[in-house]
Amino acid sequence: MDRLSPQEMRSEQGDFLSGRDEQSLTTPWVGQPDFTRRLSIVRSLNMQQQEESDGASPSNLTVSLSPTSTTSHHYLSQSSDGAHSTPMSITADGSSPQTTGSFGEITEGDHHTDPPYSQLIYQALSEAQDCKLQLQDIYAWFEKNTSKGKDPTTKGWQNSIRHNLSMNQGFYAIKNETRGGKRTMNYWSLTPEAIRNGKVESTTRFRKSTPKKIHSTDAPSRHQGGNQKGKVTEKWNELRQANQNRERQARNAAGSALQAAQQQQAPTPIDDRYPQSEMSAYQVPPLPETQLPPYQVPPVAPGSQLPTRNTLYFGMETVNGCTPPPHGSSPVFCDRNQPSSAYMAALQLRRAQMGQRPYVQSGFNPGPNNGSVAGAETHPNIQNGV
DNA sequence: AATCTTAAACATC
DNA sequence: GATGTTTAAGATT
Ligand SMILES: [Mg+2]
Repeated sequence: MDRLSPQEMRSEQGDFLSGRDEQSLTTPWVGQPDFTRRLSIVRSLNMQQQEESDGASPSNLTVSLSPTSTTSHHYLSQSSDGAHSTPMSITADGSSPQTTGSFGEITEGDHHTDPPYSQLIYQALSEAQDCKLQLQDIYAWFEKNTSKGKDPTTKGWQNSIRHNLSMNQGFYAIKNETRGGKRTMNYWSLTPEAIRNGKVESTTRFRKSTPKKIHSTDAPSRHQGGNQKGKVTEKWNELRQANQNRERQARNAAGSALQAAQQQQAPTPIDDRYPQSEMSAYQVPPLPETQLPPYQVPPVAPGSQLPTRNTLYFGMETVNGCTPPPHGSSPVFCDRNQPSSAYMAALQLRRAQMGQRPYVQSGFNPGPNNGSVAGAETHPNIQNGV
């Protein structure tokens, strides 16, 4: 039958390396809004080896931020100034047309003045220790800090939270292995990209711009809720399954160019009369990485203790080198704008050597990604910092 | 046209 | 039943 479960449909690596933002690659430091912040963070870097085996940290480095207010828990208002905005403030820039102007005050009794779910979840996770929360914690945060979570009559907002956690590329679940029959609850955290960018992207950005219509006469109408035993549902699933197989064939063929070149097996073309998967922004996968990393981030010497509050992963995945610290001064970090695939390879290798499971995002979109960024290695773009 | 919300199917535990 | 993934429709701008 060759059925693929949704789990099996997922890509192995996810999109924790994306090829966008190529322009800033040429100027990795200049113009980065968080440039000064990152420098100050590096200065007060308080690194420690992460010993947990639960894969809590995609990077093994943590850094303590300067203390922030401990009490008020409204979502942060945005200052268009930006020069000295709070590091964790939501940068609701033009990327979200639906959140216009300034938010931050909740008018009594209502309404929809809240930022989108994705941004609220981002803030909740940002404020949490180690940038990770369990689902119930996120629920509680919404109940306390948002108007969306104030409605006790429905649980639709919880559904929306789960939806955003699953579908947004900026969030990923730290999967726990079920030990001893008992299941421990998963944590949700921010991807390195979300942390480095200081925001999450749109949850639905990989959707097809135009939903595929059904032109066929024998094709059923929209799959409605309710009875699942009817022939409409059966037919719909049949057609969807067929197209999912087509998509998978296309993806596998594109994923391994060598295989595709050898076995000239023409994949069944996708029939756009029938439903396709919603998230299918598939791109041509980059070439497999062959070069060795020019620099290797050395393992951080253990010793320092974990900060108490507001710990946050520093975006060290963009750091590809470090000089030995000279006496009396800070070490020199070599940074690039994008995390290199070489770094990611080294990271995964180190995690494997330490018995940690690889950092993997759940969800199959947006298609195959070998964890490499085209062009990232051609120009090392190494700059010295601090 | 893109973003966001909401409902719901469906799977797994 | 809670959690997680995914599709889909409707609303907003
Ligand atoms: Mg996710």
